Amino acid sequence: MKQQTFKKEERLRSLKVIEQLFDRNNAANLSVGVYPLRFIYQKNERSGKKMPEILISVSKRNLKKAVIRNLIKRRIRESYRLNKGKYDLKSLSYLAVLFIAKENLSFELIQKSMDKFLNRISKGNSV
RNA sequence: GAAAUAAGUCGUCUUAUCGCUUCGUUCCGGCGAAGAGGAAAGUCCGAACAGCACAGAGCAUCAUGCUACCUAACGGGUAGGGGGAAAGGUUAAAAAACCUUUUUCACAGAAAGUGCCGCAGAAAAUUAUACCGCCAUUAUAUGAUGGUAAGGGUGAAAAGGCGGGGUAAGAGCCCACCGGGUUAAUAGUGAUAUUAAUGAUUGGUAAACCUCAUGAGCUGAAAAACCAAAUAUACCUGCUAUUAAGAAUUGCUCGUUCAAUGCAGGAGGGUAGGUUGCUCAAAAUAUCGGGUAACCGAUAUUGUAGAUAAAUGAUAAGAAUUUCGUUUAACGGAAUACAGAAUUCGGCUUACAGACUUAUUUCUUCU
RNA sequence: GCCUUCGUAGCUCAGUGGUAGAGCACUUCCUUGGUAAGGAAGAGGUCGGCAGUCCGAUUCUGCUCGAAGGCU
Repeated sequence: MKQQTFKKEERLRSLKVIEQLFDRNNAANLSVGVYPLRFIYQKNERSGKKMPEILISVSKRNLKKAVIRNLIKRRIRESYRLNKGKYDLKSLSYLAVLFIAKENLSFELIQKSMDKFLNRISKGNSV
């Protein structure tokens, strides 16, 4: 329960890293789709930082209204904040979370998807 | 009491747990305070503010367009004038006229000039070129020549309308009334209205070009300033100390300025973080006063988001409103609109579940 | 945040005030033993939507919906 914070240090803000993360030719980028979310991440060793940096994106193409986009971004962030404390995320350095669905979805669905992904990552790390 | 229309106001609330942003405080563990809208939207107008330019002048371009007022300003608003439409009333045989109410109008100029007006029609615009018709003459029984725009027909629109005189038949050819034009007087700040005189009286279109009047320098906070880091007045090519050519002068021209630490191009390198701008402002609320109103003035109180890939959220419980079912006052289910600040204001436009207030009209019930 | 352009037949596009067109595709017929090509005929449009100007709007004006692109 100590790790339920989400401050500025955990947000991905560097343009260079973002460009690197969305480069399709880069072999270090791994991608997993768990509806309604898609995760793009890197497993590099990180030095000095305690937690991974995360980026959340909701496309304007799929969801026209700003109110709904904001709501979904907040729900994704909330689901990450509540679930990250359960698992060991030492291997994860950068993570981009994309919203794929074309309609508004409830918090429950997003949370399930996030939980599944984090579970898989932490297991991969232990093996 | 219900419905419709118009105008205006509001537009879910409370508690708990875990979080986010800013500010304050701190014994650095924390603690406290504040935290989306009426449209924050569209980006359609107008400003503030900032940078660049600025001796100045002209042209072009764009916008606005009845009058007065409000306003920092406006293409916004208020009031008035005029035109159109609808309803009712009065006069009247009818056409129509007048009055009242409601509603609506991007409402300067077509007598400065140019263009356009398909099809139909004789003719679509410098006193018109005659299809049918009417009249005259002539030959003859239907043609020819001439006159005629009153009637028919065509069309969205036919050279003011209507009645009388007049005439071979007709025509503002002449006259009365009406409409419109011009001039004058009176009323009004003005748009305009009323009255009088005057002359036969020139289709529509300017959301076609255009004319007139008024206004606008250009670019927008990703503007701009400072700090840190990095550094380059590196290098190459061209242009020039005189004329020419060139460059700048932010649409063009004149004019003005420029001589190397300059201008233009090439190739290449670095940074891409922070602070200010940034939220106290043409501020909001209340009361009183002025004004038909938009709005203005005085007094008091309040101190009201400031993020930067971008905070204002998630979960649980309860309440409120609407609706559906069971069934008659409780239970259960569902729903609670439009929509998210990005420098800040004033408007306009568009979206909006539901609730409330006021006014008008209609219907019903009671007195 | 700011700016620009485009919505016309199933698809790609013309048309810029006066009866909405072309190519490909589609349907029917001819041709062939059969198919393709070729020939003949035909169907298919609220000109994105709502208002206004005009006698008349795809065209002009305003609002609105959607799509694409640019500035950085």
